[in-house]
Formats: sequence, C-alpha cells, structure tokens
Amino acid sequence: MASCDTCLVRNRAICAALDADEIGALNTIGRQRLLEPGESLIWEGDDSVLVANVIEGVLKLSTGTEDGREQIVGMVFASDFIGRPFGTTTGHGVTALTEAKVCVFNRRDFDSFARAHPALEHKLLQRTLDELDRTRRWMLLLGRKSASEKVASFLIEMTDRVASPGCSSLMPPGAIHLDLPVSRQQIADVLGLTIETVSRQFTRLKADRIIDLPSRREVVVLDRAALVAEAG
Amino acid sequence: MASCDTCLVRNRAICAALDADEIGALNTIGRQRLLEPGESLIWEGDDSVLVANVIEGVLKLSTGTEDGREQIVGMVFASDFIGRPFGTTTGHGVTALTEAKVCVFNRRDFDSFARAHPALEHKLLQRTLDELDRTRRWMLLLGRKSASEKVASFLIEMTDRVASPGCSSLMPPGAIHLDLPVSRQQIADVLGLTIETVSRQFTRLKADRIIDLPSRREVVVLDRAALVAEAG
DNA sequence: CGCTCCGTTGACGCATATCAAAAGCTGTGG
DNA sequence: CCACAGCTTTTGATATGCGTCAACGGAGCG
Repeated sequence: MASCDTCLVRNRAICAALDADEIGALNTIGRQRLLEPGESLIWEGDDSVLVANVIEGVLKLSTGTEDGREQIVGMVFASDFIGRPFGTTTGHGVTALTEAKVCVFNRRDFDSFARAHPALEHKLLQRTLDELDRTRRWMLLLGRKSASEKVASFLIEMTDRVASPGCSSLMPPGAIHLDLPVSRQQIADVLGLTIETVSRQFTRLKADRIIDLPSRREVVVLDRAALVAEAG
Repeated sequence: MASCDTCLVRNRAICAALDADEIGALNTIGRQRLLEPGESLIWEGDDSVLVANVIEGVLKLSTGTEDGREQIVGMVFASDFIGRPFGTTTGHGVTALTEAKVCVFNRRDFDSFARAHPALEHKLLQRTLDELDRTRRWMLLLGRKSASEKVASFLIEMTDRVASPGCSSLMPPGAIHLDLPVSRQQIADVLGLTIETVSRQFTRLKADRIIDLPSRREVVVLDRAALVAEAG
C-alpha cells in the first residue's frame, strides 16, 4: 500500500504542514489513484465529493459553454491541490493531460481533517491565494493580448513550469527544451484562440529562429529574451 | 472613533468569525479610511503592505500592460476582503469606483493576528476559494465569448451583485433597476472590449427592448430571461 | 452660455475565425 | 517492410467581428 512516507511530494504539497502523527492520520483517509491521459477526475457542475493532491503528471481545469466552446482555466502539476473543499459544487472539470498519480480524499473527510489542523488550512490558503494571483494575471492575457503575445506568454509560462532537466549537449547554449503536456487544441483552449492561429504563431516563431520544433510535443526555446519581448 | 461594534459589515465580513474579545483586539490594529472615486488604495506591483475589508462602496482590481492596456480582474463590494496577506507583492491595483469606506490593516499585523485565529483564516480561505471560482468562470467569458455574450453576462452579474432596492413603482413589472458603479470604459476593461463595442451592444439591447437606459449610469433590465439567453 | 468630458454613431481596416484541403505522424494488418 | 486508415498539425483562401479613427451629441459644471 502506498504511504505518505514515500510520497514524492511529501515535502512540497500542503501535507508539508503536518508532523509524522498527523500524516499518519491523513494517510488513513486518502488513497492513491492513477489516471490515464484524457481521463477525468471531476466533471464540471458535479457535487464536490472529492479533493486531491497531484503526485505526478499534469492535469487541466476546464469549463465550457453549452455549445461546445472550451476554456482551460488552469493547469495543475505535481504537488498542486485539486478540488473544492468547503463547498458544494465544482465550477470546472479536472482531466489528466498526461498519465497522472493523485492522492484522493473524500471531500467531507478532508474538510473535517483540515478544520482540525490549522497549519494545513494555512498552507491551503497560501496556495489558493497564489493560484488566484496567477489566474488574475492570466485574465490580462485573455482580455487584452494579441495572438502573438498570447503564444509567447504561454511558452514562457511553460519554461517556468516544466523546464526539462534532460537538456542534451546537442542543444545550442542557452536553449531550453520543453516537452509540452498539451496538444495544439489544448494550447488554443488555454489561450482563447483557435488551433489554426496557434499553429501559425508557432511556425512564425520558428521562422524567426526564436524557437525550434523537433516534434509535435517538443519545443526548444532558442531565444528566451525575444520571447519575453513578444509577450508584452 | 469608529468601532467594529457599529460596523455595517460586522456580520458579513470575515470578522464574523470572531467573538467580542477578539473583535476588540482586531479593532486595535485596524483603522477606517475613506476613498474618493478614482482614488487608489494599492498599486500594481507594490510591496504588500496593507490589507482591508470593504465597509461601503465598490472598488476595482486591475492590471495593465506597459503600453497602457488595462484589464479589470475583479470588482469588490461591501464585506469583501482586499489585499494579499502572507505574500510579498500585489499583482494588481485596487482603486475606488465609488466613494468607499474601508477598514485597513497593516499586512504584517493582520498576518500574525490571522495566524493566531484559525477561525478567521478559515473564513478568509472560504472567501478566497469563492473568488477563485468566480474568477475562473470569468476566464471563460474573456477567452471564448462574443461581445454580445460578454455584455449580457456583465449585466446579469450586475443584477446579482448590485440589485437596487429602490425599484420605483413606475417600472414595468419584472424589471430590474441597476445603478452602475462603472463608466463605459471600465465596463470595456472588465470585458476585454473597447468602449465603442460596449456602447454599440448597449444601444442594440435597448433597440431590442431587452434593457432601457434612463441615464449614463442607469440600466433597467426589462427582460432578464432574454439577457440570460444571450449570455451563452 | 460655452467648455469639457463621456458616450454614441459611422466608416473603414485588420486580426483572427472559419472553411477547406494537404501534409505529417502513428498504429495496424497483410 | 509496406500499405492504408485515422489521427493531429500545417497551410491556404476567404469571411467577419471587433478594433481603430474620426466626428458628433448631450449631460454636467463653471
């Protein structure tokens, strides 16, 4: 059975607020679950029945209109928290983008545990405040930036969030290698654009020698400064 | 001297989590402040030196690009909380839209007080989670909705948030009267549009008998259902 | 009464969406 | 190993919604 002791995110997730005894107690109400790419953990509009910590992988948070338009409202990574504690419904779906491992809790169990452990609630509050700040900054992008600014901003955000350690010596100095966890369509859904516009911006950036595109899911950032300049 | 005992939002703001003694203690570190329309309490990028509760009035949270584009990332009303506790910088400015009364705290004082009072932190967490949900729903609007859907959504949000009690008997049955706390430019900055587009949508809605526009800052919603249908 | 600010209206252009088709990958079965 | 099917992505042609620029109008104020 998986235990918190061996958990990859033991010291980075909100659990870091707890001591050994408390972790033991939390361990009894949580269980690990594996998700395949495309598999959903929570659906938009559902009653809030569970919350979770991400142990491995990348997931998206998304909402949509009735006529099928979709907007990705957040991406969550290892050690991030998922779900809506202390509430009744979840406003957005949660779906795995890569294979993912999550530590799932029944929401009510988690709620009472959290209320009994202020240090945990404090960590959760800090995370929520950070996420709110990040989300508000993204609103500027959605409301006011052009397609080229949006794509540049996306790539910069990605270099900060999923910078691959496996940069081979074959790459030009200063280059940053990215393995995107998302398809072109999903990038479009993050940026509020169409897939065609995203694709055209990628090819233009490649033509301008600002990035390289070794494969569909890979991006090499050749000139990060140029990207920052384009991001507005 | 103003005291929490007579505070208009005593039972709705996060202070509602505290008993009489605790309120007394909080009273000693907070002070009231009046703001004129257009006056800023916090500037984007500032060190986070203060936090506050809104007692009366409406304020905007906004970010902008270097070249002057602006995006309003939130509107705050009576009993809402303002500022970035437990953090170093604030990602957005806070500016009064109407005359406003706020209860201001030094951020460090508030931080230590909050850490010592888990019930207060819990209220703050709930508010922050609610605000995050609201903000994420707004992202769908910014990224995926058309101008007409945006304006309709804005008006619906306003009927929920500032429905005037003073509906005179002169109005058609079912009509809802709104006193907008914002200019056309500010509506545009909330919706990620230009002032001209907002204006055109307003006149169209008036021509379609869905709203009436008695004055610049007033809107009468004649057919809320039609507005909901347009909001997407 | 006239000035100024804000909002409205109109003409026009452009960025991005839409529609359509070709070009790469990826996997499967012969 | 090749052929083919079913994808995602790219590329191209066209359409359109919204932005931009410019002029006008009306409300508030000295």
